[in-house]
Amino acid sequence: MADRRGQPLNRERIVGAAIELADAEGLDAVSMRRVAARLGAGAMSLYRHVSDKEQLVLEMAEELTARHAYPDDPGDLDWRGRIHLMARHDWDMYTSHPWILTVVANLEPPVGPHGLAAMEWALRAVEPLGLSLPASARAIMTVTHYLQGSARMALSASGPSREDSDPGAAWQRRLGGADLSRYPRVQALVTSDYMAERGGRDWVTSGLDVVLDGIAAEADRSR
Amino acid sequence: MADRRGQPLNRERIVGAAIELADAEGLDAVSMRRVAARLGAGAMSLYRHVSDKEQLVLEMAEELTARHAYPDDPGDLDWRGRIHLMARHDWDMYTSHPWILTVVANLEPPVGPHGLAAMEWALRAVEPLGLSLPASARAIMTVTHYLQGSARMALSASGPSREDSDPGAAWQRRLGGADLSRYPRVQALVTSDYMAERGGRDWVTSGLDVVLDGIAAEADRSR
DNA sequence: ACCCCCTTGGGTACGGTGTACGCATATGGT
DNA sequence: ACCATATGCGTACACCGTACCCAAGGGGGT
Repeated sequence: MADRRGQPLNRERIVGAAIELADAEGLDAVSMRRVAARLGAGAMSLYRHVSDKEQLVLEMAEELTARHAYPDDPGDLDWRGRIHLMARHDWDMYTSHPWILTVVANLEPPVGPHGLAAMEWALRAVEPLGLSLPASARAIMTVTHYLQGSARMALSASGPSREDSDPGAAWQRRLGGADLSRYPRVQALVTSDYMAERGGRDWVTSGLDVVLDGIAAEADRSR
Repeated sequence: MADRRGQPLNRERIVGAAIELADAEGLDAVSMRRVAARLGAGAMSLYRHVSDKEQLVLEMAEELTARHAYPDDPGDLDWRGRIHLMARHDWDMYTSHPWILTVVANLEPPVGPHGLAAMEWALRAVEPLGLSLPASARAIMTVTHYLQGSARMALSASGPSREDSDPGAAWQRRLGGADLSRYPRVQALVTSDYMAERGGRDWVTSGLDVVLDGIAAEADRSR
């Protein structure tokens, strides 16, 4: 087995290496061989500690939600403040590890022990609203989906710009050569400052408040 | 080239075959070879009409949004009615072609000529609210993300049940052997009827109205 | 001391993937 | 008749997940 860089293989080291790889080169770069290589090990050795590649990805998500767990004691924040706190934590996770958005999109619903803990934390946060448990869960998932969608938009906005050749080329490829003038509202939109600010935190935060206003109204109604 | 089943190869036939394949066996089953085989052609022949696999997937999404386009004349519906109409169209698309959810999750923002047309339609629908164009766009994306997230939850709820051996095995694998009793609210949630009705149309529709109430309040405020 | 088993590491190989390259054939224009 | 162009596709390469089998070492029992 020779020297084998560093400690012996174990689950945590494997998951950590996979996360580093995904952070550096994206989720597609995470292959068993490349993760193993990063540990100075052979590809098949990983299977002693992880049953599947799918399971490895699951553990990556778990580890990330653990690292970005919400504080045990949120202090004297009201429900809205706590949801904003949650949003800030999630947003930080999405922007520092964008690949997690791809993972959760194909997972859904949230999972793993730490995923459960996060759900419990959120249910606790909205408890003062007096909503039923199913309604509370729906409200939280609505917020989560809003955040994930916004993060995807914000990140894909800055994403194609990494391509050197022509930043507008990928755009045109996606548009399929459509005639923008046939859609005046969309045209006005892309020429407005919407594109610039749609990824900003203020823009996302105020949009979150729109969603929360709807939830607050639902709570008032049911009370 | 021999007989070559049916007409000569062209983009529409390729995209159509790819959609059929994805409907029948999921997005992962869509490979250049299998799509070509379905047309009685060789794998490399597809590249005469499609530049990439990525482009093929883009065209699949485009074709689907074209098939599920919103009606040109929505009649005398008010803005809320029109958004509900949009929601019904989208929901039908998600449930009849679940793979599209995976595609749009990695695309974002919506694209292609028909994607633009859909956006224009929605911007027109919310125009009576008097919101600014960026605010309107944000509202529409919020609704879209709510619907996509709900569809993902609804479909993944019925998804793992297809596995024969043990329907709860995949669940346990995802939970990672967590102790549910440590999370009383989550535990109460999964034992409630939330799991049963969370995929139902009424549940999703009333959740949509919660979001729309928030948007309506925003419009009232800015007026 | 010896043997045996069991855990961990990993090399080889199989069937799959996207696609670069080059050749064969059919078609249309002159 | 001849050539240009468009279309179909066979081969090959690099990479993927992973089934299978063997090598090396660490305890425990005798």
